[in-house]
Amino acid sequence: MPKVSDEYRQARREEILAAAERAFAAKGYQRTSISDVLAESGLSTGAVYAHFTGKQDLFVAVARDTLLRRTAALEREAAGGPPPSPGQMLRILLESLLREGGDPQLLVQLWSEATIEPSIRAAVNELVQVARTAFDARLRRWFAEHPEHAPDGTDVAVRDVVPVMLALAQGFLIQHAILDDFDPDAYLDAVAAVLPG
Amino acid sequence: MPKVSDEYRQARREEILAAAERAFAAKGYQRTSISDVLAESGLSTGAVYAHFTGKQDLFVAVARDTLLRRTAALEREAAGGPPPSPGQMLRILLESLLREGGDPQLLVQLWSEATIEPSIRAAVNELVQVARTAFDARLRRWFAEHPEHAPDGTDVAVRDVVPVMLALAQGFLIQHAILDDFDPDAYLDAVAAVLPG
DNA sequence: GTCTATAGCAAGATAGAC
DNA sequence: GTCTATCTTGCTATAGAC
Repeated sequence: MPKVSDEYRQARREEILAAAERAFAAKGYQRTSISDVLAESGLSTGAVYAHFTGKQDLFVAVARDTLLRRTAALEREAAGGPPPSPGQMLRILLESLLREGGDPQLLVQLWSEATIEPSIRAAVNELVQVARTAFDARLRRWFAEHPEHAPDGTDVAVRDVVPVMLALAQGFLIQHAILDDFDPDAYLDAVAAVLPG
Repeated sequence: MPKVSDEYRQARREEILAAAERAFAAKGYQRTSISDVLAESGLSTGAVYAHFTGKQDLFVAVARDTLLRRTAALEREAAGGPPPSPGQMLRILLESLLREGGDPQLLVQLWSEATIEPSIRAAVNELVQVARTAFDARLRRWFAEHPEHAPDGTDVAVRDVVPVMLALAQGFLIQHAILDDFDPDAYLDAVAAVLPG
């Protein structure tokens, strides 16, 4: 028997998440204090701690939210028409991440936290699984239409190309976040040149 | 006019760095306190602060040390004989990083810090530049011997493949550090299959 | 150069009123 | 559920003796 309506709870929760995302994006997870999130949201400790168990919980929720939204968008975006090639898929994903997704820096910071904190590691593993599944279906269709790129069968081809695509996405985000002379378009072109298709 | 010999200073400096590397590898940079480094080294605050300006300085020094040692090892390892293909170079680099280099987790954490802290970002940019130069010479030789993989000339081929190799190295380290089901050998095989050669 | 002791601060989280 | 006030803890960095 909830004291307030679930709709209200949910709305407040997302209000806090949006503020937290802005705060984390501005200063990075580690150096963002709870106070920063409070200032950004206009709320108080009581309000936040009623919805989240702490700062870490907040971070995982922000990351999950962002990535699930991105994955869903990818699925919509490539719903009709012929399946995109691996290189095209990466371009679609990364360009939409930059355009609408959260700050790429936050993902890099998420991976870093995942190396340390088991609960964040578990969440990242779960999210990677979701992304893989989204890729999988489309890649399978593409390789079926281009068997010349899958000499050992689509199963093997998909299994091999997924980690590489994941790495190329991760590398893009890191280089974009860190390197002074990074050129996104040149990177995507180079990637399209090495990937099949 | 140094009060003590430069040899002594240098030795003590490296002693502290080694302890710091162990401490950072054990708990991660952010949650390692100066006290942890002190405990690991058996020294005191005074000793450490006489050689480093603070925790961040220590971290950059550890990272620089490790990466420069790795790059130098790569140059030695591939000194004689024919230039390795891009896929082989990555395999040599990553296997030696795992075997002798510091914890892969530390590199992921370094990238994360670089997204936030300008001085660390500058250091990472500098280190990437060193790694690029090391790759560059060897790639140039390899493409010269395999012009069929460089239709637009070696300059273009090298410029395109370097960011991709960097990304594949970064992706390897992240996935190795985070994913429960990561398979290093399968990854390296898949990478060799997509890269030229 | 190195030690011990401690200053001084910031942050995450809680308690109790409303 | 939310607010204000505060508790508690842990940390980096410095001061001063040797």
